[in-house]
Amino acid sequence: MTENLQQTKEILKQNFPIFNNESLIDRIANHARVFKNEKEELIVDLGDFPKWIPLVTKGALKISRADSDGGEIFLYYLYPGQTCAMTLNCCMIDKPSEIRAVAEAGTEYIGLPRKSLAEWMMEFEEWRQFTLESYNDRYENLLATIDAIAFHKLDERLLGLLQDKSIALGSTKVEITHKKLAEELHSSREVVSRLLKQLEKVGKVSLQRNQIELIDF
DNA sequence: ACATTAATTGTGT
DNA sequence: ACACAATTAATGT
Repeated sequence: MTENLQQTKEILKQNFPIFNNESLIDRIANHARVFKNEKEELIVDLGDFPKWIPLVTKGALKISRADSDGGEIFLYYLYPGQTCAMTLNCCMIDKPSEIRAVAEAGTEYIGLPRKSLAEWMMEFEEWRQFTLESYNDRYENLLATIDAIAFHKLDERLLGLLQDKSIALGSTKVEITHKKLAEELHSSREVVSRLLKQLEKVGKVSLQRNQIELIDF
């Protein structure tokens, strides 16, 4: 048990250097629960009241949202050292989740109990800083997305999405169809196929059936 | 091994 | 966006 606790602290220090405060790390480690996901797993669904705030330590969480026609729209990935701003928000003001979080295979995260957050917020400058930075990251990301949509930079969005997926899967080879990519970007399959062709021409990707390989990035 | 079908990708309009 | 062709994978016989 004690060695588990030590281990948790080590993982925390490695992935969240911002928590540079022994008593905060102690408190987190003492209340945390470590989650490991062997395969793809649903962590939070729409409408859930999340009990745990995830601090990602390995792999990636895929955050998405339902759109008006029941489709699913990808929002962003969370990588080690990050947490879910949306879930934080839900927990603070006690409302159901508007997003869905799915863990990629092999993802690990430390779950923090919902009720501790308000306390820590008051008590630890480091924690306050961390949550505010999380919100800020998301906000910047949102602005960048709006920019890309407003200026019709679909090619950039496509490449960005592929790079995201590549990082999340820890491989330069992404197994996905053009159709699925088009759905995530809310575009049509033909447009995505043609853009991919262009990206292949300029040597950014290599195309196989059901698989896209990212080159030199 | 071969034929049949289904799914994915490519192209022209 | 739509229609259709071409290619490749999956399945049955």
